[in-house]
Order: sequence, then structure tokens, then C-alpha cells
Amino acid sequence: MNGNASDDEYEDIDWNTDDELEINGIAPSSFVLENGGAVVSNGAVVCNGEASSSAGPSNSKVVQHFLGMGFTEQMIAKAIAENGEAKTELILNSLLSYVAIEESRDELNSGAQQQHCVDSSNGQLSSDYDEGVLDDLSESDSWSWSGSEVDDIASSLPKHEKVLRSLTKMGYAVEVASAAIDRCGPEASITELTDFILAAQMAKTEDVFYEDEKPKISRFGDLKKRKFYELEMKKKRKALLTEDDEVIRLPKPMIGFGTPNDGPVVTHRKLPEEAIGPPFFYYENVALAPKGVWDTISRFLYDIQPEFVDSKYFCAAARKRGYIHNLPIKNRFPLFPLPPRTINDALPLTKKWWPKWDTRTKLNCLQTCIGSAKLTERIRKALEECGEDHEPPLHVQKYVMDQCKKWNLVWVGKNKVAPLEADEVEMLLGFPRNHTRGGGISRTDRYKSLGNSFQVDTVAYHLSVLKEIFPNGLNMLSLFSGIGGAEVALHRLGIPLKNVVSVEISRANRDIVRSWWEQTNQKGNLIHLDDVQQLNGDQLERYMGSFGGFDLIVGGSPCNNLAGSNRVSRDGLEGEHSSLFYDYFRILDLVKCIMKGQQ
DNA sequence: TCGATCATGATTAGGAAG
DNA sequence: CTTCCTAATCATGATCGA
Repeated sequence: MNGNASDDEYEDIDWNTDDELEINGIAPSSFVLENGGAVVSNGAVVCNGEASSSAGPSNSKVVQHFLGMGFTEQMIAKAIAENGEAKTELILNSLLSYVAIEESRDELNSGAQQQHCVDSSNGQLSSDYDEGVLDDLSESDSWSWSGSEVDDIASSLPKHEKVLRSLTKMGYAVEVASAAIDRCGPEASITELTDFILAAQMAKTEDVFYEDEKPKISRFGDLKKRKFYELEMKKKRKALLTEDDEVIRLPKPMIGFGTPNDGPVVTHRKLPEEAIGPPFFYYENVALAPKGVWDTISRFLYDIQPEFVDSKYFCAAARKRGYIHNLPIKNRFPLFPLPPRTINDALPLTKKWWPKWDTRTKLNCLQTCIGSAKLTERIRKALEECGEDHEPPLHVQKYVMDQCKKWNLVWVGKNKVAPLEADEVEMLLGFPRNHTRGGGISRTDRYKSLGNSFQVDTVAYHLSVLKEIFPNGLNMLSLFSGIGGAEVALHRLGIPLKNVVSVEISRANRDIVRSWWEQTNQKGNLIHLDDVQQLNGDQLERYMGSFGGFDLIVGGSPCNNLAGSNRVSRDGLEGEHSSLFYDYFRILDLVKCIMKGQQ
């Protein structure tokens, strides 16, 4: 810490707020284990010297903590052997040095080619890393590194190895995960395995793991039996959940702690002790993720309950998102000017052509793709066949409305619907006009980048509380920056950006943010990195040492494998892209540890 | 090779109906 | 209580032409 103003500012913050709980369902919850404490672990553990002293070493919270950060069990065991279990900071140091050794070995082997393999095209998160690095790592290598840094390495491993890594990344103990794989077979999916573990946990029968005969494996193969099994699971879940309500539910209306215009505003909440900063952090992802995803995310992010907000309460388009953050929630204020909040206000030219039977006032979620010309043509044909003077029959109305809602089509002429233009999407999301225009980005990629972005007004409302805390500006770590939604939000709030370390895999997106940074005459310093998986503790310490730590960490990790629109690979949090959430947690927790050390 | 275009359901939740 | 319906959803992969 370099003794800047933020030191004092932190003193003013009520980090240890003991305000009363004023709404339901935000009590800090910890995941209680029923099965010898080994089945489900809490990946979020305070990183300090007096961390828990529970049970055996392989089940301890310390081990789980570092497993959650991506270290292998072998590494952790060695580090604990060297330092003792109580000194987590020393353990971390040892682990990081192991990684450094390993990385330098990798670089020798691969010729450090990874740095040059940054995808320069459209590819969001497409990492075509050189495979030469794979050849040099044998599976029997006791140093094989299960961290997310080498997912590409993991992809070359046998499936059960890869699955085992995924499970340990999710926070399951290694022996539990491998026992589950043994019982379900090497081809079992992650879902089957986690279901199995959950089933064993709920049945409270440890012998399920260790039975000798294997008659139950086949139940996962048959679809009908699988369905039956799921039904049984559902019943058990229900029975269990009525006792202690652990499952995260979406609020209705989806207004989080409140919005500028709608509903009551909650101004106090009780944060779990481990969640309290510094730094402040802000995490975002899709609200309608597969079951259990938000429970896992919340468990990792220090048991903070998500704030679910639909951006339709801020602008003219819906955007149902969950936000987990440790920000104060009192005295929030919106961005001005307030954005248009109906389709009519946002797109006044459509009013002339808008039929009375289209009752939409809000658009649906702005996605990464737009409707096809063929579709708009089909709609026009269908309407023209209905004649001129009267309204189309109900079944045609329904067809047209379904398609318009599905693809966010608006009326641009007689019987003529069209997808939104890119600049209209920019406006709806709260970005300056032409924010994503030009600079070599294609039209298709422009839609993609916008569809993956924050809604600026929504995020700004949440971040607005930082203005009085950091009147002289703040240092920010921006993970998965995209087109810079958080940066734009802070700038529009009038919060100076001092040092921004921005990590974004897509070069096109980095160019957009860089261009915006220059055009808005930012006084601060923008540092761009490309891959969150490459960001390690040494780098972080260097950056933090140079300007005194991060005040804020913002990031929305990839939703590809969570989003409902994905027909192909909606694999959940352990999917190829969405598993980068664990890097968000890893980096956040690293920063927390480092800042704790600096104080 | 790049960019544009197009077709491709499933998983949730919630509510009405039985 | 179950069953059925409505509704929404930060996408991927194949193909084609330039």
C-alpha cells in the first residue's frame, strides 16, 4: 500500500457492518456436510493464518481452499508439509513458487509460444494454443498441474482424468471424485457424477461409494431409468430442502435490492465475514443458468447471495442477470440522463408501423445473433396474405409475435419487421454511439461483443456507491472486460480511473476499449492482458506493488455453457468456457490474500 | 480465410388446469 | 398433488460466396 488516499477511505467504509438483515434469503449460509465432511466442500475459505483446523489434512478447508484455486493435491500436500497447515500465506507462497518452476519448465519446452498464439480474429475465448506443449508432459509426471492454466493439457488426457480435474476444480475432494468415477464408470458425465455424489450425500450412506458389486451403474445408461432416477432425486431434494432452504431462487420481481424507479429499495444487508473486503468485487453472469450453478458460484464467492436484476427496470430491453458483490447498497443513484425505458421511447421511428396487437413495451434479451432475413420475409408474406383492411387472424398474430419476441424484431414498415441495428443495441445497453463501430471489427462480431456485454445503466447503479468512497478515483482489475462495460459505467459515473488492468482474450474487444480509453481522454493507465488463465500471483503482486493494490475487481465470466440459447454445449459451470469462473475466484482470492499481506 | 447467413431445441420456472 | 401449457434464453456449427 503506498499510502494514498484510499487508506483513509477504507477506514470510512463500514466493512464490518452489522446492520440488521432486512430482507429474506440473504442470511449467510454455509454448506453443511452430512457425510463425514468429505463430500461437498466449501471452496471459499478465508485466507489467513487462523484458517480452520478441521479434520484430516486431505479434507481440511485449507486443502479445499487451494484445490479451489487450481493447485494439485500433490503440490498442496508438499506445501503443507513444508510450512504447516496453519500458515496459509506461506503455503500459498510455496505453491506459487512451484508453479513458477513449472511454468519456466513449460516455457523451455514449448519455446514460450503461447504468448504469441493469442487469437487475433473474432474468436472469443477460442484458444488454439500450440499443442507442442502437450507432448512434453507425461501423465505420470507427479507435477502434472490440475490448474485451469492448462485446460488445453487436460484435454489431451483420458476422459476420466479430465473429469476428475473438473470435479476437484468444483471443490470436491479427490478421493470422493475418484470414488464416484469408479462407481459410475469412466464414461460418466460430470452431471451424473455430481448427482451421484449428491445422492450419496443425501442418502447418508457412505457404503454407496465403496460397495463391491456394481449393479447400479447401468441405471445411468438407460434413459428411462435416468428419468426415473432424476425424479427420485427431485423428491429427495425437495424433502431435504424444505428443512433448510439452501437453493437459490430467482426473485419476483427481479429487482435485486431495488431499482431507481421500481419497488422498495433495500439499503442494508449482512455480508458473511469472509466476504468483506478489500477489495470490493463485482461478479456477473446469466440469471437463468442451469440448476445449481448459482449455488456453486455463491459458495465460492464467500457465500454472498446473488443479487438478481432484470435490466428491463433500467432500460427498454430485458437482461436477467445475477450479480455477486460486496459493495455497499445504500445511497445508490442512477446514471443520467435516464435511458428510454420503453421500445416506443427508445425507437420512436417504429411507432408508426407498430400494430395494436403487438403489445410489447420492452424488448427481450439482446443476444449475440440476430434474426435472419428469411424470417422477416416469411413474416411479411404471412401478414400480406391476410389482406389489407383488417387485423390478421389470431394464429398469424401468435406466429408473428412468437418470432418477434424470440428474435427481438421491431416494426420498420408496413408488414415489415427487422432485427435491431448494432448502434441501437449499443444505445440500449448504455454505450456511447459507435462504441463498437469500426477499427476492423466485423458486423457479426460487433453483435457478438455487444450481446456478451453488461447493461451499463444497471451496473452503474450498483457501482455508484463507489463514488463517495473513492472521490479521487480507483484502481481496478477488470477480468473478462469485453467491450469495457464496467469501465464505461465508472467513467459515466464520474469516478476517475487511475490504473486499470484489463484482461480480455479477444483482440477486437481490447481494441474497442483501448480506442474508447483514448477518445475519452482518460488520465489513468490502461494495462491490457489477454488471458486470465495466465495471470498469476507474481504478476498481480507486481502491478499491485506499483500502485498500491486494487480497489475494485469486476468481471462477468463466460456464459456460453450456461446460457439457454446454447443448443450444443450447455454444459454448466464446468463447461469449456464457463469454467473460467474458477479463474475469477482464483484471482480474486489471490488479490484478497495479497492485500491482506500489504496491510 | 473471413464474414455473412441460416437453421438448429432444451432447460428452466411458473402458472393454469385437472 | 400431478400434468400441461406458456415463456424466456450474454449460442454453435455448417455453409456459401467473395
